[in-house]
Amino acid sequence: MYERKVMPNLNCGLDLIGEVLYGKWKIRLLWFIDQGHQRPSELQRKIPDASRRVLNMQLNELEKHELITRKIYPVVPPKVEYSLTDFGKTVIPVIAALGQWGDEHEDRLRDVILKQISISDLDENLIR
Amino acid sequence: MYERKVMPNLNCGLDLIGEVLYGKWKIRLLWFIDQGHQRPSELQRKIPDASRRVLNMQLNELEKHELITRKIYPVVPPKVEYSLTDFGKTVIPVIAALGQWGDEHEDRLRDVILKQISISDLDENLIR
DNA sequence: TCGGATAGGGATAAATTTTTCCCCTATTGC
DNA sequence: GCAATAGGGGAAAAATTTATCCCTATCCGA
Repeated sequence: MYERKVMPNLNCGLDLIGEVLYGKWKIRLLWFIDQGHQRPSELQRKIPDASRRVLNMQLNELEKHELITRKIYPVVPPKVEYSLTDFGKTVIPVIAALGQWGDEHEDRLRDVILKQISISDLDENLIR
Repeated sequence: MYERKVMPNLNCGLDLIGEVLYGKWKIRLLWFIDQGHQRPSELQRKIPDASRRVLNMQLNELEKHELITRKIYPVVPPKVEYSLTDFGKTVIPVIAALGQWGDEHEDRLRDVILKQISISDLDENLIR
């Protein structure tokens, strides 16, 4: 595993929530688990752009941070189900607020994001 | 400048807000600007752990994404002031929600984060 | 006149995160 | 035996983000 070389800041609430939610797919994982998509394979189908590997790694971290728990059923083929802990559930409204802001400003956001990408970088692989 | 090699997802609100808020210091920059710390040097003092360079880069991106504006005063030594746009102001409540959750669960968060760091990585430079 | 404050950018290095590739477990069905 | 299913992890490569270092310019104060 990769070893951190610098200690993170843990001063304020923003630092702290950053440590547990910062990760490309973590918020979506929590969201989908809350929506009832609890099995790894289901989550992978829901988030097809993430590699299987990262999803596992980020699920592990979420579990270590006590936002989710993993339940393993001793059956074959193996079955695993993730659930939010009570602690994890408390963060869902915050995620909902993020998503809602994004939805409310969807058009404008898409616009400024695409504009910024195409200005700085004219790679034809990206545009279209 | 670095050129993106993969196109970001812009499907849902969470993707969109992620594109503009994802960046180690962006949220704090918005927060402090909202608090009235508008000059670059002030922001750098407020966020001493970030290098000057990244702060500038992230401020540029926030500006391109129309969350902040930059006003340059033609004086010497140079004076610059950032302000939130009306659009930028709409995201402050969301950031407040993040910070509030972090504050409410401060002790527990610090605990699980430190636990996770010291388990995976026993580098003496980090512990203490 | 040198040092510091103010603002910011280029080049390059280092750190960190995510992806890719490949391998392993065990059972069921063909 | 072989493929498919379901869940995971190691190693190395690629992508991305942050940090370091150095330079530009002006004016003020010691």
